[in-house]
Amino acid sequence: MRNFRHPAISDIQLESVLYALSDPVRLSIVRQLAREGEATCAALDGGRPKSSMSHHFRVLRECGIVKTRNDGTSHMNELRSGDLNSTFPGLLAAILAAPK
Amino acid sequence: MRNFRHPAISDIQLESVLYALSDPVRLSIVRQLAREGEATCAALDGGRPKSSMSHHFRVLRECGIVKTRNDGTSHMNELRSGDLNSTFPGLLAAILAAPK
DNA sequence: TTTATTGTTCGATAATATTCGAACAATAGC
DNA sequence: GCTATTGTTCGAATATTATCGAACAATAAA
Repeated sequence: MRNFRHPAISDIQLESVLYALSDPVRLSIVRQLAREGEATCAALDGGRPKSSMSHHFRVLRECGIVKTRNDGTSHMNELRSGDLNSTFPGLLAAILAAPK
Repeated sequence: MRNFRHPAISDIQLESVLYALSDPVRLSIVRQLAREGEATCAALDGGRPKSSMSHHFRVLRECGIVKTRNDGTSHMNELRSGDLNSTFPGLLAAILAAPK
């Protein structure tokens, strides 16, 4: 429950990012993070089981969309907006601007 | 082999579009269409079986990315760039601009 | 009408993902 | 140390997708 795999900027793949964001649960996590800046896993589950959410956080992490850090017993998540924007300029903004 | 389902602009869903583009084969189809304007299915297969390609064209069609029309025995495909851009401004451009 | 060309549809198989309970791990606080 | 809290990992069931051969459909051309 400590060392997370975060890809380097150069390893972020467009296909993986698009795939991760094609899931409604993950997309809503990303939208909420964009609004709130950062949030714990608990603050981002919608009453869903922890194990399901943990899976979605892993997908978001391992494709380079989210960065997770330890904060006591909880995990704080934030978007890697800068990294994403430097790799795919305008992509995140376009997705976040899309009608919900 | 005649009537294709093309969603109306208002029915184009972000998640479906992202999912469709998260596949390498489909993404490369879209890139080629962006370069060449339009192309038949045959011009877009990379030596892959027709039935596989037909599946991918269907996914691209049914999520609103590609418009297919009959042209003799062949099918001509083109991007619905205008429709996509009016629904998700900047999204297609950002994806096409991404490093390959 | 026969034949060739271009794709679609069907059906089966294999590969991947999603979901979630249960067990486990890490930290905080008493 | 003991307990509560937060999330991860494991494992299994279910669902979804991708792949592709074979059969079919539509048009064109001989």
